[in-house]
Amino acid sequence: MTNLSGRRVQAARNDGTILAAARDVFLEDPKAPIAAVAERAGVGISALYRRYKGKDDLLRTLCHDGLRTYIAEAEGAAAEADGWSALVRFLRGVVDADVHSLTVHLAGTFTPTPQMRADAVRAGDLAGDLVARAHEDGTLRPDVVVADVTLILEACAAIRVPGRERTAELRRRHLALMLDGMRRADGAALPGPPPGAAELNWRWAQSRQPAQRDATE
Amino acid sequence: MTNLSGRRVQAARNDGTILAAARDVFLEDPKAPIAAVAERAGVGISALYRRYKGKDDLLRTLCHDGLRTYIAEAEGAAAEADGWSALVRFLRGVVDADVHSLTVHLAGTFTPTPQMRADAVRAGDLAGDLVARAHEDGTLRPDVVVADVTLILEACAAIRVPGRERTAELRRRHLALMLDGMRRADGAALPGPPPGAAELNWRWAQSRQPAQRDATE
DNA sequence: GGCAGAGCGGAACGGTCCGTTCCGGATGCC
DNA sequence: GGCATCCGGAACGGACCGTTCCGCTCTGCC
Repeated sequence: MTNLSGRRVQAARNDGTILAAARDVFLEDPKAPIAAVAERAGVGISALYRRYKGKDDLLRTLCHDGLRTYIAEAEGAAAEADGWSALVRFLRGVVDADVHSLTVHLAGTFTPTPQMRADAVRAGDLAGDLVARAHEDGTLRPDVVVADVTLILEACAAIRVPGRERTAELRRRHLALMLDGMRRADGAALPGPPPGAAELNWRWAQSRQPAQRDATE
Repeated sequence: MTNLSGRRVQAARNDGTILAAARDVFLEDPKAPIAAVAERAGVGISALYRRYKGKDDLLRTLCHDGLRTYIAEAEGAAAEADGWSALVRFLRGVVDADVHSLTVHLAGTFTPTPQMRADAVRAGDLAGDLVARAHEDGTLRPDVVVADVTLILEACAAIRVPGRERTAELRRRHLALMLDGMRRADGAALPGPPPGAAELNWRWAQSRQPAQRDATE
């Protein structure tokens, strides 16, 4: 088992390299061709097709990884003593991991597995717990709901400038602004009915029929 | 001059219809084919090519219109009595007009005219004035810079759910959260160096060489 | 040393998509 | 009726991309 040597080692290393390259490339352009991934990874296209059945498969794997990171981040944050700190740590973690932009941009480009759906539910539950605790704490303003948090993550993911590290910095900065807005407010309540779960998950509805261009309206 | 009748009237009406359809379609999917615009407008493709030299031309026109709306919004808001109200009205206006998502998503897909560049500068100046006034007021927290405001607009534009009106509602809700975070803060300063102008305008750099896929990193 | 096969690079294929052109027809105007 | 304008939509040509496939290299094994 342990005697992986020569070619085998190289192949094993490629596993990671390819996944990392795919992450980079699709984070940058969700519609990037698969050849771009191979190029970035410094391998041929065959090396890719040896590991994944097709583009769908690669995208799914990538996205599922992201979902797992999200869950891990939520579980880690839950260890925090008070609810507000936990929520803050969770948001910082997810924004830093750049997980949300992956799942959001890739949604709908492949057919999710049952396992993914289950994980998505779990992720939602964990986020719900975090928000609930922050509410009990009394620090989170009462009119903020879980879906608002999802929206915040989505908004942070939209911030992008040249340079990965700089992008991360600016996202943290933006998040800080949001967090200050989320503390118990003295002013007016948030306008409009709060977002619902269905409104945010519509991207996952199904990826079959590409014969519809009417997402909005 | 005034005797536009029959066919002429129809043609004139099509001008507006096509522009509106283009706005709808490209707001929804910046990479939509030109045929989708024609379909949405209920006209043939020729009607489109009669008015615009090509896709570039249409996109440019659309984007320039957006820029002008942005400027108008800023000028309108400047009439407000105090700096904070002006800034708030400006942001609300731009978010409601859904102008930013257009310019942001379309940036780089065509070559801007000198006039557009000039307007862009003017737009930047106006936004700068608004922020400066809000700072003088003392309501806007001191560590917020103009580019932060641009980023906020960008983040709001990223929020999208099925249904145009609902999307607008949720954006207003999100903006309200941001505004609460932007008031003079008692807590810690914003982390990281503030965003600079160059970091936000990189999309406009140039649209020539499509032979580069390295926007990030 | 030689052989089988895993792993791989990259050219080639087939198909889709889309911007643009073009032609025939309809319609108002003189 | 003839001409100019405007239009619908088929057709064209080219770009792009997912996938397959061929031939090469290197390793592990006898």
